[in-house]
Amino acid sequence: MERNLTQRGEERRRQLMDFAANRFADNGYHPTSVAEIVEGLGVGKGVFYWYFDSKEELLRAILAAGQLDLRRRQRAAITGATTPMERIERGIRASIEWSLEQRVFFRLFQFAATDDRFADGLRKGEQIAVRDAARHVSDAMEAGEIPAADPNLLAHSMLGVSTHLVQLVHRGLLEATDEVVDTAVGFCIYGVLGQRQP
Amino acid sequence: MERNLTQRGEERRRQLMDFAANRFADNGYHPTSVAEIVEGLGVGKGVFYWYFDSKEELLRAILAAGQLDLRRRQRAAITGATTPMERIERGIRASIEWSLEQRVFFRLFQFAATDDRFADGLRKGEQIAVRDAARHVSDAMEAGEIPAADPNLLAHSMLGVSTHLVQLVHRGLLEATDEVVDTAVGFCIYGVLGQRQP
DNA sequence: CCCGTGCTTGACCGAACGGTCAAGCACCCG
DNA sequence: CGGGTGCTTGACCGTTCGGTCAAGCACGGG
Repeated sequence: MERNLTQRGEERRRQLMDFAANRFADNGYHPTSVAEIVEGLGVGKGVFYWYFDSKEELLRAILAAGQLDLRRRQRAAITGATTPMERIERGIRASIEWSLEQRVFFRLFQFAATDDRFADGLRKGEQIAVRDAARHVSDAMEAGEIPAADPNLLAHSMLGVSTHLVQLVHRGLLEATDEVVDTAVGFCIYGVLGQRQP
Repeated sequence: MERNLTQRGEERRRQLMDFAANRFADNGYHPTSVAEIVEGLGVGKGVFYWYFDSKEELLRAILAAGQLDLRRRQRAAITGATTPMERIERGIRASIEWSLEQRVFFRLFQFAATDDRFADGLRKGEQIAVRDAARHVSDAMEAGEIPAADPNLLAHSMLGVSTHLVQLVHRGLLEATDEVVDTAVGFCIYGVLGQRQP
């Protein structure tokens, strides 16, 4: 779908993505129909297919936008940190905070990870972030700050903790307090530190 | 759906759940139709609705069966352990091993967690397991083995690590080696141990 | 003021969906 | 061997789905 969009067109495209993202997150991707989306915006069905080839492509575009935003936040959080461990901690904090704020994106990521049609697209972005974190873990190991282990595995472990706790918050089983974030960060830090004293 | 099933009936019901679980896990719940399920078994459509009220109820039954099996495994793993920390470690190991073996159930759990129609059903089982783990964490705190923190949060953190790593294995990004399991367990143990020396 | 490109309309399509049901078959018990 | 309960068939139903398209409107540049 290569289209020359005017400002008005860009706006419409954004509206569609925005509305659809919310419906997908709340009601599910499959149960939400294209008809429902265009009715929600009060436009004809043709509008949808002017901007997107298919419902599937729409979700892909939404996911890509979310990943871009998350990535930006992570980069911003890390700049300025001097030690590997500081970069790790800031990265975790940034991911958690973003996920807490961006409930819609977070839920869509969760769903997309369960569907092979979308999981591949997520993989790329996730792996970039994880490799980044793994590099900092690796740096910390070389600096002798933490014991040797598979950096990739540790990075994924940290991601697992963060993701799961954020999920609980969004499910309403946990309040998004500082304690939650601090516990998650602490768990991760001590998890990678292993038997070594901080 | 209260039916008096003969042995043959029970067998048929099991076949339906088995086949459907595999299709749901591989192709997704929504994209898999009832027609596809009955055709896969070579039976008429009425058979399906003899055993289940709806497609939704079928998935619920599958999820319940999975949870029951997981729960059994966890209980079996913990019996015999003497200290709280031992119970925690054995519980984690059992969960990971079961999840690695029961790929189909695991994927269905992952999907169900993203869909409000099924998430509530999962919650109950998950919370039982987590509360159990949290109790052991709490016991360890009272015994002075680990520093004080919210046991529930720590239990969920451990669950997050395990779940995420298992997911990677099932996605084919990781091999299910002992190293993976050991790293996960180690990460969790040191995560709850915190600043204290083991 | 007009023309072309961008945008919008909404009726329409075939396919597929979840679910129903009247009818018939299988099998066991008496 | 007859009858009743459990099981099976598959055509059928109304609905909704994702997607198409001919036609018309909006609006900025020339």
